[in-house]
Amino acid sequence: MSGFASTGFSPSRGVGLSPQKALRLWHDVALTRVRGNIGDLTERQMLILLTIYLETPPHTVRGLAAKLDVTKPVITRALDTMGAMGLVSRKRDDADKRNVIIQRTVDGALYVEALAETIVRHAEDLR
Amino acid sequence: MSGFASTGFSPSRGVGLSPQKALRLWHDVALTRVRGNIGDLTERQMLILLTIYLETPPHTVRGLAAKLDVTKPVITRALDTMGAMGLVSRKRDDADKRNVIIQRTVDGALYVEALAETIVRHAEDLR
DNA sequence: GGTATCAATTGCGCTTCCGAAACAATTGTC
DNA sequence: GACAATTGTTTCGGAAGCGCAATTGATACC
Repeated sequence: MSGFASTGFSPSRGVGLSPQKALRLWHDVALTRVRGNIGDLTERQMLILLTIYLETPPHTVRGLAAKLDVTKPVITRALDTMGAMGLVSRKRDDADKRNVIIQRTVDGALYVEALAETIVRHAEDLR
Repeated sequence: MSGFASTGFSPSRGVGLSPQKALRLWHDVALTRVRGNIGDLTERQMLILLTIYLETPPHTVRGLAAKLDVTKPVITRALDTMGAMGLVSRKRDDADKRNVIIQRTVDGALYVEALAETIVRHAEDLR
Protein backbone atom coordinates (compact mmCIF):
# COMPACT_ATOMS: atom_id res chain seq x y z
CA MET A 1 0.00 0.00 0.00
CA SER A 2 1.65 3.20 -0.98
CA GLY A 3 -0.97 5.25 0.73
CA PHE A 4 0.31 8.42 -0.80
CA ALA A 5 -2.03 8.49 -3.74
CA SER A 6 -5.01 9.44 -1.62
CA THR A 7 -3.20 12.33 0.03
CA GLY A 8 -2.13 13.88 -3.20
CA PHE A 9 1.45 14.07 -2.03
CA SER A 10 4.10 13.09 -4.43
CA PRO A 11 6.16 10.35 -2.86
CA SER A 12 9.39 11.78 -4.26
CA ARG A 13 9.02 15.02 -2.43
CA GLY A 14 12.72 15.56 -2.02
CA VAL A 15 13.13 14.89 1.66
CA GLY A 16 10.87 12.49 3.45
CA LEU A 17 12.37 11.67 6.78
CA SER A 18 11.04 9.57 9.60
CA PRO A 19 11.92 10.66 13.13
CA GLN A 20 14.00 7.57 13.61
CA LYS A 21 16.00 8.19 10.46
CA ALA A 22 16.38 11.86 11.28
CA LEU A 23 18.03 11.04 14.58
CA ARG A 24 20.20 8.41 13.02
CA LEU A 25 21.34 10.88 10.41
CA TRP A 26 22.14 13.50 13.04
CA HIS A 27 24.03 10.95 15.08
CA ASP A 28 26.06 9.65 12.15
CA VAL A 29 27.05 13.09 10.96
CA ALA A 30 28.00 14.19 14.47
CA LEU A 31 30.03 11.03 14.90
CA THR A 32 31.92 11.63 11.69
CA ARG A 33 32.64 15.20 12.70
CA VAL A 34 33.71 14.39 16.24
CA ARG A 35 35.91 11.49 15.20
CA GLY A 36 37.54 13.66 12.57
CA ASN A 37 38.08 16.49 15.02
CA ILE A 38 36.24 18.80 12.66
CA GLY A 39 33.87 19.81 15.39
CA ASP A 40 35.77 22.85 16.49
CA LEU A 41 32.78 25.05 15.80
CA THR A 42 30.01 25.79 18.24
CA GLU A 43 26.48 25.20 17.05
CA ARG A 44 26.14 28.95 16.94
CA GLN A 45 29.29 29.37 14.93
CA MET A 46 28.15 26.69 12.54
CA LEU A 47 24.86 28.49 12.15
CA ILE A 48 26.65 31.73 11.37
CA LEU A 49 28.88 30.04 8.85
CA LEU A 50 26.00 28.34 7.09
CA THR A 51 24.04 31.56 7.00
CA ILE A 52 26.95 33.34 5.35
CA TYR A 53 27.24 30.63 2.72
CA LEU A 54 23.56 30.02 2.12
CA GLU A 55 21.88 33.39 2.29
CA THR A 56 22.46 36.02 -0.32
CA PRO A 57 25.12 38.62 0.49
CA PRO A 58 25.96 41.14 1.68
CA HIS A 59 26.23 40.17 5.33
CA THR A 60 26.98 42.55 8.16
CA VAL A 61 27.52 41.96 11.86
CA ARG A 62 24.32 43.67 12.77
CA GLY A 63 22.36 41.91 10.06
CA LEU A 64 23.54 38.49 11.14
CA ALA A 65 22.91 39.25 14.80
CA ALA A 66 19.35 40.28 14.03
CA LYS A 67 18.66 37.39 11.70
CA LEU A 68 19.99 34.77 14.10
CA ASP A 69 18.71 36.48 17.25
CA VAL A 70 22.05 36.66 19.01
CA THR A 71 24.02 39.61 20.33
CA LYS A 72 26.54 41.41 18.18
CA PRO A 73 29.60 40.37 20.21
CA VAL A 74 28.70 36.78 19.44
CA ILE A 75 29.00 37.55 15.76
CA THR A 76 32.21 39.52 16.16
CA ARG A 77 33.90 36.77 18.14
CA ALA A 78 32.68 34.06 15.85
CA LEU A 79 34.17 36.02 12.97
CA ASP A 80 37.43 36.26 14.90
CA THR A 81 37.54 32.52 15.39
CA MET A 82 36.42 31.54 11.93
CA GLY A 83 38.58 34.22 10.40
CA ALA A 84 41.61 32.73 12.12
CA MET A 85 40.60 29.40 10.61
CA GLY A 86 40.35 31.02 7.21
CA LEU A 87 36.68 30.23 6.83
CA VAL A 88 35.51 33.83 6.39
CA SER A 89 37.04 37.25 5.98
CA ARG A 90 36.07 40.81 6.78
CA LYS A 91 36.11 43.94 4.72
CA ARG A 92 35.08 47.49 5.48
CA ASP A 93 32.13 48.81 3.57
CA ASP A 94 33.37 51.67 1.39
CA ALA A 95 29.94 53.22 1.09
CA ASP A 96 29.38 53.32 4.84
CA LYS A 97 32.57 52.78 6.73
CA ARG A 98 30.76 51.84 9.89
CA ASN A 99 29.72 48.57 8.34
CA VAL A 100 31.78 45.45 7.99
CA ILE A 101 31.06 43.18 5.08
CA ILE A 102 31.59 39.50 5.76
CA GLN A 103 33.01 37.67 2.80
CA ARG A 104 33.29 34.02 1.89
CA THR A 105 36.63 32.35 1.31
CA VAL A 106 37.80 29.37 -0.68
CA ASP A 107 38.59 27.41 2.47
CA GLY A 108 35.22 28.26 3.91
CA ALA A 109 33.46 27.05 0.80
CA LEU A 110 35.43 23.82 0.96
CA TYR A 111 34.55 23.38 4.61
CA VAL A 112 30.85 23.86 3.97
CA GLU A 113 31.01 21.63 0.94
CA ALA A 114 32.65 18.90 2.98
CA LEU A 115 29.89 19.15 5.54
CA ALA A 116 27.27 18.87 2.83
CA GLU A 117 28.99 15.83 1.42
CA THR A 118 29.10 14.21 4.83
CA ILE A 119 25.39 14.74 5.34
CA VAL A 120 24.50 13.48 1.88
CA ARG A 121 26.66 10.41 2.23
CA HIS A 122 25.11 9.42 5.54
CA ALA A 123 21.66 10.15 4.18
CA GLU A 124 22.33 7.67 1.41
CA ASP A 125 23.54 5.05 3.85
CA LEU A 126 20.28 5.44 5.67
CA ARG A 127 17.75 3.66 3.55
CA MET B 1 16.25 7.89 -14.12
CA SER B 2 14.04 5.84 -11.91
CA GLY B 3 15.93 2.62 -12.19
CA PHE B 4 14.55 1.44 -8.90
CA ALA B 5 11.73 -0.74 -10.16
CA SER B 6 14.12 -3.48 -11.14
CA THR B 7 15.77 -3.50 -7.75
CA GLY B 8 12.57 -3.99 -5.85
CA PHE B 9 13.33 -0.99 -3.69
CA SER B 10 10.52 1.33 -2.91
CA PRO B 11 10.98 4.59 -4.74
CA SER B 12 10.58 6.38 -1.44
CA ARG B 13 14.16 5.51 -0.68
CA GLY B 14 13.96 7.16 2.69
CA VAL B 15 16.42 9.95 2.28
CA GLY B 16 17.50 11.39 -1.01
CA LEU B 17 19.21 14.64 -0.28
CA SER B 18 21.00 17.07 -2.51
CA PRO B 19 23.99 18.92 -1.04
CA GLN B 20 22.11 22.18 -1.25
CA LYS B 21 19.13 20.81 0.64
CA ALA B 22 21.36 19.12 3.17
CA LEU B 23 22.97 22.42 4.09
CA ARG B 24 19.65 24.20 4.16
CA LEU B 25 18.28 21.55 6.50
CA TRP B 26 21.30 21.82 8.79
CA HIS B 27 21.00 25.58 8.82
CA ASP B 28 17.28 25.61 9.56
CA VAL B 29 17.55 23.14 12.39
CA ALA B 30 20.48 24.99 13.92
CA LEU B 31 18.57 28.24 13.63
CA THR B 32 15.56 26.80 15.41
CA ARG B 33 17.75 25.43 18.17
CA VAL B 34 19.78 28.60 18.64
CA ARG B 35 16.76 30.87 18.61
CA GLY B 36 15.03 28.66 21.14
CA ASN B 37 18.11 28.52 23.36
CA ILE B 38 17.96 24.75 23.16
CA GLY B 39 21.51 24.62 21.99
CA ASP B 40 23.01 24.22 25.41
CA LEU B 41 24.69 21.01 24.36
CA THR B 42 28.05 20.75 22.69
CA GLU B 43 28.22 18.77 19.50
CA ARG B 44 30.03 16.12 21.49
CA GLN B 45 27.39 16.10 24.18
CA MET B 46 24.69 15.82 21.56
CA LEU B 47 26.51 12.91 20.02
CA ILE B 48 26.73 11.18 23.38
CA LEU B 49 23.06 11.76 24.05
CA LEU B 50 22.00 10.44 20.67
CA THR B 51 24.21 7.40 21.04
CA ILE B 52 22.60 6.59 24.38
CA TYR B 53 19.13 6.87 22.90
CA LEU B 54 19.81 5.19 19.57
CA GLU B 55 22.18 2.34 20.26
CA THR B 56 21.14 -0.68 22.24
CA PRO B 57 21.96 -0.62 25.96
CA PRO B 58 23.75 -1.11 28.19
CA HIS B 59 26.09 1.87 27.92
CA THR B 60 29.17 2.41 30.05
CA VAL B 61 31.60 5.28 30.24
CA ARG B 62 34.37 3.26 28.75
CA GLY B 63 32.14 1.83 26.04
CA LEU B 64 30.94 5.25 24.96
CA ALA B 65 34.43 6.68 25.03
CA ALA B 66 35.70 3.92 22.79
CA LYS B 67 32.77 4.03 20.42
CA LEU B 68 32.91 7.79 19.99
CA ASP B 69 36.70 8.00 20.11
CA VAL B 70 36.87 10.54 22.91
CA THR B 71 38.54 10.39 26.31
CA LYS B 72 36.72 9.09 29.35
CA PRO B 73 36.64 12.44 31.19
CA VAL B 74 34.68 13.84 28.29
CA ILE B 75 32.02 11.22 28.90
CA THR B 76 32.03 11.75 32.65
CA ARG B 77 31.66 15.50 32.35
CA ALA B 78 28.99 15.21 29.70
CA LEU B 79 27.08 12.89 31.99
CA ASP B 80 27.45 15.44 34.78
CA THR B 81 26.02 18.18 32.62
CA MET B 82 23.24 16.17 31.05
CA GLY B 83 22.48 14.49 34.34
CA ALA B 84 21.94 17.90 35.91
CA MET B 85 19.56 18.63 33.05
CA GLY B 86 17.74 15.40 33.72
CA LEU B 87 18.52 13.98 30.30
CA VAL B 88 20.33 10.87 31.53
CA SER B 89 21.01 9.11 34.81
CA ARG B 90 23.72 6.89 36.20
CA LYS B 91 23.57 3.62 38.08
CA ARG B 92 26.27 1.35 39.42
CA ASP B 93 26.48 -2.05 37.82
CA ASP B 94 25.68 -4.62 40.47
CA ALA B 95 27.52 -7.38 38.69
CA ASP B 96 30.74 -5.38 38.39
CA LYS B 97 30.73 -2.39 40.65
CA ARG B 98 33.48 -0.70 38.70
CA ASN B 99 31.08 -0.09 35.85
CA VAL B 100 28.54 2.66 35.60
CA ILE B 101 25.44 2.00 33.57
CA ILE B 102 24.03 5.02 31.81
CA GLN B 103 20.27 5.05 31.72
CA ARG B 104 17.73 6.97 29.72
CA THR B 105 15.18 9.23 31.35
CA VAL B 106 11.74 10.47 30.41
CA ASP B 107 13.00 14.03 29.98
CA GLY B 108 15.86 12.81 27.84
CA ALA B 109 13.51 10.89 25.60
CA LEU B 110 11.36 13.97 25.24
CA TYR B 111 14.39 16.08 24.40
CA VAL B 112 15.56 13.68 21.72
CA GLU B 113 12.04 13.36 20.38
CA ALA B 114 11.75 17.13 20.12
CA LEU B 115 14.97 17.24 18.15
CA ALA B 116 13.68 14.56 15.80
CA GLU B 117 10.50 16.47 15.30
CA THR B 118 12.41 19.65 14.53
CA ILE B 119 14.49 17.88 11.92
CA VAL B 120 11.50 16.18 10.33
CA ARG B 121 9.51 19.37 10.21
CA HIS B 122 12.28 21.29 8.48
CA ALA B 123 12.88 18.40 6.11
CA GLU B 124 9.27 18.61 5.07
CA ASP B 125 9.50 22.34 4.54
CA LEU B 126 12.38 21.68 2.24
CA ARG B 127 10.79 20.30 -0.88
C1' DG C 1 30.02 72.62 13.39
C1' DG C 2 28.27 70.41 17.32
C1' DT C 3 25.64 66.75 19.00
C1' DA C 4 23.02 62.58 18.67
C1' DT C 5 22.81 58.14 16.54
C1' DC C 6 24.63 53.96 14.73
C1' DA C 7 28.06 49.94 13.71
C1' DA C 8 31.47 47.15 15.35
C1' DT C 9 34.68 46.06 18.73
C1' DT C 10 36.73 45.40 23.29
C1' DG C 11 37.01 44.82 28.59
C1' DC C 12 35.35 42.54 32.43
C1' DG C 13 33.74 38.81 35.24
C1' DC C 14 31.89 34.43 34.93
C1' DT C 15 31.09 29.84 33.37
C1' DT C 16 32.31 25.81 30.80
C1' DC C 17 35.06 22.95 28.22
C1' DC C 18 39.30 20.40 27.21
C1' DG C 19 43.61 17.14 27.72
C1' DA C 20 46.75 14.85 30.55
C1' DA C 21 47.82 12.97 34.70
C1' DA C 22 46.79 11.56 39.33
C1' DC C 23 43.41 9.27 42.17
C1' DA C 24 39.99 5.99 44.56
C1' DA C 25 37.35 1.85 44.24
C1' DT C 26 36.75 -2.69 42.49
C1' DT C 27 38.14 -6.94 40.40
C1' DG C 28 41.37 -10.50 38.63
C1' DT C 29 45.66 -13.23 39.34
C1' DC C 30 48.98 -15.93 41.56
C1' DG D 1 46.24 -12.02 50.94
C1' DA D 2 49.57 -9.04 48.12
C1' DC D 3 49.82 -7.02 43.75
C1' DA D 4 48.58 -5.79 39.10
C1' DA D 5 44.89 -4.34 36.04
C1' DT D 6 40.54 -2.03 35.13
C1' DT D 7 36.74 1.50 35.70
C1' DG D 8 35.22 5.85 36.58
C1' DT D 9 36.15 10.27 38.72
C1' DT D 10 38.70 14.29 40.02
C1' DT D 11 42.40 17.81 39.81
C1' DC D 12 45.10 21.20 37.47
C1' DG D 13 46.27 24.63 34.11
C1' DG D 14 44.83 26.69 30.06
C1' DA D 15 41.70 28.15 26.38
C1' DA D 16 37.27 29.76 24.70
C1' DG D 17 32.50 31.26 24.95
C1' DC D 18 28.89 34.23 26.87
C1' DG D 19 26.27 38.56 28.50
C1' DC D 20 26.55 43.12 29.59
C1' DA D 21 28.46 47.51 29.53
C1' DA D 22 31.77 50.74 27.86
C1' DT D 23 34.48 52.36 23.87
C1' DT D 24 35.99 53.78 19.20
C1' DG D 25 35.07 55.31 14.68
C1' DA D 26 31.70 56.98 11.22
C1' DT D 27 27.40 59.05 9.72
C1' DA D 28 23.07 61.85 10.25
C1' DC D 29 20.63 65.68 11.90
C1' DC D 30 19.62 70.60 12.80
